[in-house]
Amino acid sequence: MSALTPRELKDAVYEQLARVSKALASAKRLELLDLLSNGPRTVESLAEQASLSVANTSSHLQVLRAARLVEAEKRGLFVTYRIAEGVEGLVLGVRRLAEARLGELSEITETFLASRDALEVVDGEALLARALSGEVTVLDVRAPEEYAAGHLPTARSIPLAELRARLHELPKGVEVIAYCRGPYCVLAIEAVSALRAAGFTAARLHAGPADWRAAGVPVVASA
Amino acid sequence: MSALTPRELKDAVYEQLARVSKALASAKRLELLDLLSNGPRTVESLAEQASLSVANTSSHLQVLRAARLVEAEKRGLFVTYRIAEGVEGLVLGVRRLAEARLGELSEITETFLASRDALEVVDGEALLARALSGEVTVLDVRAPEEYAAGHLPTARSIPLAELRARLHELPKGVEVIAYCRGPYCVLAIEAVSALRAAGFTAARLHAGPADWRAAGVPVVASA
DNA sequence: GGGGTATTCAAGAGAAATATTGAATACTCT
DNA sequence: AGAGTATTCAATATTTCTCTTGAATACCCC
Repeated sequence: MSALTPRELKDAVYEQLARVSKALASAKRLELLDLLSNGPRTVESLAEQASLSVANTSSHLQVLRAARLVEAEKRGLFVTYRIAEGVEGLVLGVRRLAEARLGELSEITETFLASRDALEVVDGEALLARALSGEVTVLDVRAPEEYAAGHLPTARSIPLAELRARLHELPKGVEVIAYCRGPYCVLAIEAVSALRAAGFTAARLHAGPADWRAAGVPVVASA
Repeated sequence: MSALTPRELKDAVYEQLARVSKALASAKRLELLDLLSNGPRTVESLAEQASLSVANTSSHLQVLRAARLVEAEKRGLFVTYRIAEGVEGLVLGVRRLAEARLGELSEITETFLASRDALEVVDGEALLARALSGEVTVLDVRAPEEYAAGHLPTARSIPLAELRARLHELPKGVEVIAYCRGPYCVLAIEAVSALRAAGFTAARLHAGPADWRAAGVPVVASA
């Protein structure tokens, strides 16, 4: 607590700033944060979705927690983690910068998409208006808890696994826009394939919850 | 280029995103980026200001360049580095999140400031209007090149080292608001001390160029 | 072309991060 | 209280960063 020199101040300050950026400096942790922006989750479910061992997931979550990027709450036998306020926006910033400046990223996604059907990508601006007027059906194919944690206003929830069995719930002849967790989530891609195979006109909405909130789209919580 | 599984896609994508966040994951590199948001600089001048060896600075800059966060241009004998578009905003996001969520940060700066005179901190909103009306003098105490690379509209440039000798240039009886590179730069703090010792009413503007631009304040380039 | 200088490269030592395994903890439910 | 389970901790091997030192490269200027 004695007087700091300017150099010591800067070192100390930037060391603190680096706590945040170091916590983000891992592909796995970025993926975990993306999952968490779809709602709170337990360790085990995060581990499964991110293809990590539970112990490894737990230790990544400890790193995030030490940097205050996530919050943990133990309820009963389970610990649920949630993303801390403002973190979603920063992760989104990383994604946008990477998309803007790293050509490799679009190469990768294009390679992936090229091996599937080309998918029309819809932008969020116009979508809501069309959805409200009934011109399109907006379909959320994520897990029900994720839908409950926040979804687009007019969306209906049919998890991808149930889609084939529940196609009859969708109005025929109306275009379907499917979305899931964001641009790197493949659920909606598969949903579109299934829908087209069943004779629907279908397209995928690129954006996920982090994008909606950043864009100021009203996100509805709970069923 | 053969078909990727969804898992491989995600791994590849998040690995790319992590290129960006890994490049930010170092106290020294964050400091370099902050310096670069005050204008392009050569390796040697960055090394000096960040208290690093030239070779070490160079290799940090290579890391930043590999992630496309800075751009290098060789002109004559010198290589000048400049911050890439959109990067400033991301660094600012890291800073804001750290300030909001890491109590240690404000402890450190308060400890530092407590050992100096308490300084009134001015917020940028009201400042411009007051400056334009001549009610206050806005003083940029950074290096002349930094001033030239972008400064507040009504500011005049007097580098800190010359301040004592050039006090007579400032209108007497008018409050002075001094700024430098941002909240963790100490130049303005010392300028305020010197100004007060000379009988001026003086205060420090916390914000630096990254903040102005994020706030949409018009930043003037060149003299 | 040769001297001088800014920057980068290469090699190596030390420190830190990552993932794995197996054990320990903390809680619920009967 | 005891069985069962979700999570964390501890120890370890592997890899990846960081900084230093000394040499190599690229360019200007005379």
